[in-house]
Amino acid sequence: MELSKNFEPSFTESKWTAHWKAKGYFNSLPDHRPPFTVVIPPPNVTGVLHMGHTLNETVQDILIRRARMNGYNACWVPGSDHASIATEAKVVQMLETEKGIKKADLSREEFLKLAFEWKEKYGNIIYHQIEKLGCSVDWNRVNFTMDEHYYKAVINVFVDLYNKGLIYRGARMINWDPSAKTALSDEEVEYKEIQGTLYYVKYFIADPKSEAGSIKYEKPDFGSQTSDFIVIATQRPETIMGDTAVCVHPEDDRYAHLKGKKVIVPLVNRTVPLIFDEFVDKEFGTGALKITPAHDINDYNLGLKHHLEIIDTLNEDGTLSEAAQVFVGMDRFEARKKTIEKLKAEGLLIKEETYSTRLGFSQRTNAIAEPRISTQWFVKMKEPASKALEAVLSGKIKIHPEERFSATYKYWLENVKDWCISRQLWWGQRIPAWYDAEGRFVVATDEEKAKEIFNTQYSLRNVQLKQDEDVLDTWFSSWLWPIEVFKGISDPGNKDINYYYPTSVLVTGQDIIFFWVARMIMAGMEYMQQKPFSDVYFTGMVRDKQGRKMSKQLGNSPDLLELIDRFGADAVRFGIMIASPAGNDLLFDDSSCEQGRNFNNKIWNALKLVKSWSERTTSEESGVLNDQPKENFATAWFENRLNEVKNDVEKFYKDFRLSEALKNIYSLIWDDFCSWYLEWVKPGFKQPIEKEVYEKTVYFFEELMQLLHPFMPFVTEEIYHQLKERKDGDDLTIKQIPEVRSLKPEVLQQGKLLKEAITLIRDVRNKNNLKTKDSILLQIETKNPGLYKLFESILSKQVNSKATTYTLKAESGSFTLVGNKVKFHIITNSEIDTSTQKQKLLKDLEYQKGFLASVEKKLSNERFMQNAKPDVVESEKKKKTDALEKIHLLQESIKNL
RNA sequence: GGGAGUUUAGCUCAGCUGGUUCAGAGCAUCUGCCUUACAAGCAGAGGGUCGGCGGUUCGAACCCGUCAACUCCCACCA
Repeated sequence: MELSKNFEPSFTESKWTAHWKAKGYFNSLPDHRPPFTVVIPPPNVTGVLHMGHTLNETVQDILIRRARMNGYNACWVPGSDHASIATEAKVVQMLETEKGIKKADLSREEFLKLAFEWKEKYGNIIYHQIEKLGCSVDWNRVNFTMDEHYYKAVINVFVDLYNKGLIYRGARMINWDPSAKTALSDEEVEYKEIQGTLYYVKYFIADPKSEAGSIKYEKPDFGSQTSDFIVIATQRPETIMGDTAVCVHPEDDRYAHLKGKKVIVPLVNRTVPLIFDEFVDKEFGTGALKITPAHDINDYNLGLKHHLEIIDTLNEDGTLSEAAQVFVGMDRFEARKKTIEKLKAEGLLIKEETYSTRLGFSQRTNAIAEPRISTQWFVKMKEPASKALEAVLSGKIKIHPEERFSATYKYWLENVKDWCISRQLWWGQRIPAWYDAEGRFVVATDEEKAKEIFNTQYSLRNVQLKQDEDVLDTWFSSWLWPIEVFKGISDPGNKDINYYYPTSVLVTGQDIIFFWVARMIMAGMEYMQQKPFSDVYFTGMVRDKQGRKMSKQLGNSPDLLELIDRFGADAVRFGIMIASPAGNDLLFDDSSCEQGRNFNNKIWNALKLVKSWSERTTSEESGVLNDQPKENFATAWFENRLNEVKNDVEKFYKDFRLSEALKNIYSLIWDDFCSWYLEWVKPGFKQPIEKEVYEKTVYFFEELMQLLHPFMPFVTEEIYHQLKERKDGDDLTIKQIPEVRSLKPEVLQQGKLLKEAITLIRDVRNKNNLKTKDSILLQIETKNPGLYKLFESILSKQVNSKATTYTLKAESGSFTLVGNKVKFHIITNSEIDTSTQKQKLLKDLEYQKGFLASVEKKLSNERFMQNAKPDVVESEKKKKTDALEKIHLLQESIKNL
């Protein structure tokens, strides 16, 4: 069959995807081989793959495929995350826009039914994309974090941790969305710079005589005020009614005289203490800060520290509560206006000042987030954190690149706060806590068990119970991912978990090091008494070529399927890998995919060339090529080059330097194989090729494809099959990589010399505008007949010379190129302009002399000789002799010009 | 405010234990080629005080200090 002009990816891709699938190559079951396990960081079930995913999945696929070809039982588990908040928000939005249904009008069950329908409809998009990208995942092992067994596992873990005393229920300040009336996770709050106003308000100092009694707001203390006052600056005057202290810096001289005094909160005339804390910035505002523990996170923390009362003056919907005493029921922003008016009227507002500040907005509703105290569920983190820290610090888990993220990891774990795991949502694992009418609760896996516990604890039979309305944080399910995808929690000690756990490597973005990575390590240590993975490889963030984050809003995130359509999956994989140093952000640009496509095409054309030889191989007996050396230099050289690169690539894999590995393979194929080797062995027009050389060439091609396969699986598999008829089941994707043979450095050395010679000869031809038809006589001068034979056939072809002779003496008028142990003389009919050549050689000579001088300087330096390591001195000595040799050769070349 | 990272050619980045074959690659640019696999190609060329300054060293892109610019993470100053 005639091969197409260029490589056509789309047909090839679907063909091999189907073939690999039919053969079940990527399905894994425990066996005698060592496992190599990767669990995919589960993408959001209703999402689509963006370039960040593309990078992560490609990296994982490369590692998995390489392991599979290296004798491991490779298992890559795919799956998706229910992503409670993100998905629920999407579903809510979809229901409103598409069906006109509001969440508030639905029961929990109705909503969940619709959400699952949505998941069924859109949940497969992401799997389709993973497959299009060529990811060799085991589709028999798909996991979803709300699968039945998974759900059960999450609930079991919750109950278990509760029983161990690691989960508790308590009040904490969280970000509240007054518009959606739900708690927000910190990730859902976006901070924006806005222009705000700072109001300066007078707080009078209370007369000590009247300060008796409590400061409880139920009994406002209208104690007399002194004429002395303190001015505070606030941007939220409407929270004044919730003030329970005023705070200044302990070393602030301006307020030192007020130690032990109390102040009177305006509008409500409550007497509150003046406290001292280093938290306050003396320079900001007036250096005096009003403390509203119910409505500001810092104030809350200060409140805890100084045992202040908490007065919540806001309702769920952002209106003022009864506790505010004034403006009750009024919206918070309306109340702010009124407060300012009233303060003005009472002469308490001293000045207003505009300034810029950062405010938190709800991602979902764009409402200004309200810090609010509410009752939530928490996991105690101190103990799990120390185990997780130890796993990394002791080196049981290695983080790549290097230990760069160890510092942040360490810092976070050492300063870890308890983990708020409850969310006021429906989409997710519902918290298994059961309440009776009196608000007493127990934690149990199901209602039956909860009743039993009520029975034994409170001697209550058949008590009416109500389950907690909240669901668990998404991360509370995904932290079990490496365990529960093998059912390690729902079915402990099963064959899979024993075989596959701990997994080999986790590939993920550095942005979720705390949310996910650290917590998986905690869960692993807690439930498997073992790390969940041996290596963590952090990929950087994918940005556009202007360095901007890729986002939907900017529209600068390319559509993966469209990219694949345009360039082919291999090219996209190439494009994203070629410019992605581990851990650093990468600026993604289509042009690198283009480079990948060109690479595909280059390989394809090399195939066309090699295949065109298949019909004209000559056996040795035919005698046509009998005068050629038995040991073909080109094949010997390439074999060595191949093995050299294979060694390098192996090292790069070990260090997770995948883009380096790819670059080396790219250059090996493009430069060494196509530009040099194939040209060397290429037979003349319509000439036959020695059978042995042809077979070696096919073999090299195969090995190259094997080396490249993990990066570009489709084109390589296709070439592998195009090169030769293969038996059923002989597929590249499962072919084992052979051992690297030992290297012969002298062959590589000679190849280098040969390349140098060819380059210079080409140079001469170009500079002299010698056309192909111009004849060039090449003489090779060497005392080594073997060396002559090695070079003769290749060089004669390269320079297209009429004749070559084996001579020991240069003819006059020739251009001479001097190599190590060999000289090349070029003779043409026409005059050769050697000036540029001479310049080049002179420049080289100068360089070599300078180099020699520096080496000699080093060698004559006593301190260098004393301090430098012996092998460094040795190498310097060798450099000296080499340089001397080179200078000698150069001088000889120049002399002849 | 705390922490981390980055700074090398026009652009994106390599450069692993300091040692002039280490100042590199790819892309882009320019020049010449439709040479019998490939113009998505081939053969060449130009382009950099390795962010600034100071130090250590026989020797610094590499180590130390300092300054500057940019990026990210954490905290979220009323």
